[in-house]
Amino acid sequence: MSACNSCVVRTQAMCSILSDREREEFARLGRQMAVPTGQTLMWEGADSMVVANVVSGALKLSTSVQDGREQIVGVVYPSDFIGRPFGKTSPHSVTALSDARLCVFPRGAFDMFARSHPDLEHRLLRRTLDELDRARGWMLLLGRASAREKVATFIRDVAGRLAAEGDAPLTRFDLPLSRQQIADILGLTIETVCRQLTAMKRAGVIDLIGRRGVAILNPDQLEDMAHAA
Amino acid sequence: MSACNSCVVRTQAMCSILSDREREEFARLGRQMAVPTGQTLMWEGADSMVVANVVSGALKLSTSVQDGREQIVGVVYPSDFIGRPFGKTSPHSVTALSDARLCVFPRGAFDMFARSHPDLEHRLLRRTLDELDRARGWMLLLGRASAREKVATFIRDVAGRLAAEGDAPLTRFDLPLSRQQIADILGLTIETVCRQLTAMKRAGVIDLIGRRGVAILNPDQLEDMAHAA
DNA sequence: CAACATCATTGATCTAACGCAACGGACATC
DNA sequence: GATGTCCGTTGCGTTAGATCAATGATGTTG
Repeated sequence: MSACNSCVVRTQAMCSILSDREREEFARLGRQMAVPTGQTLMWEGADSMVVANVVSGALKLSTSVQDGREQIVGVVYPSDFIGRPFGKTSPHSVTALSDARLCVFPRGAFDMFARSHPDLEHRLLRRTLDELDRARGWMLLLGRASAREKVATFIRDVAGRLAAEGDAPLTRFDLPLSRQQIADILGLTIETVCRQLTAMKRAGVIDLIGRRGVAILNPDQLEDMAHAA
Repeated sequence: MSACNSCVVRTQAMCSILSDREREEFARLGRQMAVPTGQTLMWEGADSMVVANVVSGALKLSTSVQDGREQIVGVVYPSDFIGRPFGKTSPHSVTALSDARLCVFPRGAFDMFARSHPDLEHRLLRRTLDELDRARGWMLLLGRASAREKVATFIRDVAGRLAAEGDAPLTRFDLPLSRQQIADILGLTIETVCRQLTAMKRAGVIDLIGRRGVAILNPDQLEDMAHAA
């Protein structure tokens, strides 16, 4: 396997302060890895051997209960990190939602490199703080929102996230997730997700095109639905 | 107001690597502040002017929807930080659950000090990563657990958290929260929390002593309840 | 200690979401 | 283009938890 150059490109935002020499050193630590859709590369509770940087694709972080109920606790996109720096065990499973490419670092080496590069750690800290805010916002949704609010919020958020950085939310796009996965994110059943989506379609707020396609017909009404039942 | 010495004691774990001179400098940045039970010192969406370190007491982090529904997204204890370093606005409200003492830093000064002390930032990063893991564990509870599981898990966790570091969970203790606050943490109504508690009492798993007191009579059964309906 | 306020408990009803089952369309394989 | 599989959709009965309302404790104030 070759040193992880595309990761360094991806991670550029992370280490733009590093010197060329250091960046090269960082790149040599990592190894490219392809992860096909559906493959799980970390299990909850397992020792976390690696830290990885997402180069392309999307992956879900999830935890589950014995009987199969699953909750997706996060979704990571290119340039995000997965794994648990400085930690013993990884508290959730990581599974590819689409074919993904990663840049994988042995955890020990990554930890040491980070420790000796304060700027890298600073950027990691900022990202982690952002991620924590996002997780807590999500908790409001899980704990207190109706099914309608959950689904509306989800559609709105995806529209925003799929748009180019700083752009207006998309009005027509493909959902990156299956109905079941949406249900696992929102803490609902697949049937409830379906019913809410078709109800929103009947109300003229959105249109559903095929399995994955969504068009937002009335953004204001969608916004309303995201806030009140 | 005097420089924040007790904060430096509290924060010792955070900056044990700092020199005496630096520690003194850090202490001078902060100011002691008493926060009585129920007082809110940050509102969601408001500009985050300060970062603070909890010296004593407990505070809740919460977000809410227009109509009054509230979700507690975190509880902070002594030595934890509140506020949003490096951020513009604070995404949730912070309210004292009990009389609390804080050490408050102007955000700008704190950010600068942190930036120039990598060890401090490293420790902040580790804490934030821990907090993120905790938040995500909580999400599983909110999204996929039954009322019974939620309440049982809550009791078990409090018993663990109130025990001295590294000690066995307590079997008899006072809940630090009212029924309503427990409901806001678990995404339930106050009535449901009550009913689950009395059901657990009738089942001989716990005993309820007065408003706040709890005795765990059968830890194994409690553990079972925390996992399956 | 009486009066009040607050918090906790319990009962009775209602409803949003669940669970099950049937059906239908999309896509892959031969 | 027939066959099978997977995924999404819809209908219908059930249920966990919400909601409404009344009653009981506990603690506080004058």
